[in-house]
Amino acid sequence: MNHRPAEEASWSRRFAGTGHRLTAQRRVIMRHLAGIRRYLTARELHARLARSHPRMGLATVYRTLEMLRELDLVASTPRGAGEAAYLYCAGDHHHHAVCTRCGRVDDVPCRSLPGFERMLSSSYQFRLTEHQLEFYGVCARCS
Amino acid sequence: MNHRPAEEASWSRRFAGTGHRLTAQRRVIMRHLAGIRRYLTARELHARLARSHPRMGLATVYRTLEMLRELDLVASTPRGAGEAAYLYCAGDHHHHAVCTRCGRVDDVPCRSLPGFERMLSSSYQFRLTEHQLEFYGVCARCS
DNA sequence: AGTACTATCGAGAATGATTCTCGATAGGTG
DNA sequence: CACCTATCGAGAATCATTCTCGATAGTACT
Ligand SMILES: [Zn+2]
Ligand SMILES: [Zn+2]
Ligand SMILES: [Zn+2]
Ligand SMILES: [Zn+2]
Repeated sequence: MNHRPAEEASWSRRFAGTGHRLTAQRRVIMRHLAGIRRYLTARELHARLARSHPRMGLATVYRTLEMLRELDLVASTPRGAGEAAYLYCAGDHHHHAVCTRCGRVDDVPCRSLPGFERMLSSSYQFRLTEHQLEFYGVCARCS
Repeated sequence: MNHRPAEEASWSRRFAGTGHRLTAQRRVIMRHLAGIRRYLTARELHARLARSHPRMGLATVYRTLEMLRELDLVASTPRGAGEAAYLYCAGDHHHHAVCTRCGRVDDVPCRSLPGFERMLSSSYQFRLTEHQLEFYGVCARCS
């Protein structure tokens, strides 16, 4: 669980601006997420924190994850049968390459989208505002 | 609800091959989906069919949508707070441009992905097997 | 068409994830 | 330290989805 102070300064500053309190629970959750490169469900995260923080409530984990998602500090994706998984995802716009064997996630810069954008604009008169892209495959370590 | 016989022949043939029975309920569900260019949740679909088929059970809608997803006849996407929405999506690999105003969905051919593929392969040693891409914006009619 | 064999259906119960409620707790400010 | 409230924890409530089971209806074969 590598804890990088510089990284932490970045997202902790984010809280100050929003008026939300940076409580002990929220700091613990953010640190754990920021230190792991994989999607975690609320339950998984709660279980991982159970040892070090036995009094952490599951509702708090849900509330915090939802808040972090609104602040664009984490991304969420549906996993299997209707369970959402969350990933620390701050910084500039980018996408994710998810290893289907080990679950590791690599950040991938967003390229080659202008081609789509032109096509959507010219062929469909579609004014693009957002896009969601995720890759699945096998990472270097699992090959 | 434009009903195209040629289109219907395509997916009805799909059932025969799988050993699944093409029942009245499944035909009604497929026809409705194939005739509408927007994502529908199981509940929405069930409500739309309530008038013409009052005895259609919600569980049947869920079961059928799940089956159609496995047969790659529909695509699903999570909508809002953990509710899945389904879209008729047969034919070759492509993506969707969803209008955030009216909900209309346009099919978009998959281009420009080779750039990502090369980058993933060379920079990350990531062996790409799948990808999920969806566009959001405003369609021609809504502009 | 009639019969047998099952897959499928409908209705409601059960499950599981997420959200809500509310009294207790603890940031933050002065 | 005292006050004000946002937040917390625990459990109830909600909501989507799946499961159970007796009834129904495709399908194959007379
Ligand atoms: Zn891997
Ligand atoms: Zn992008
Ligand atoms: Zn539109
Ligand atoms: Zn594609």
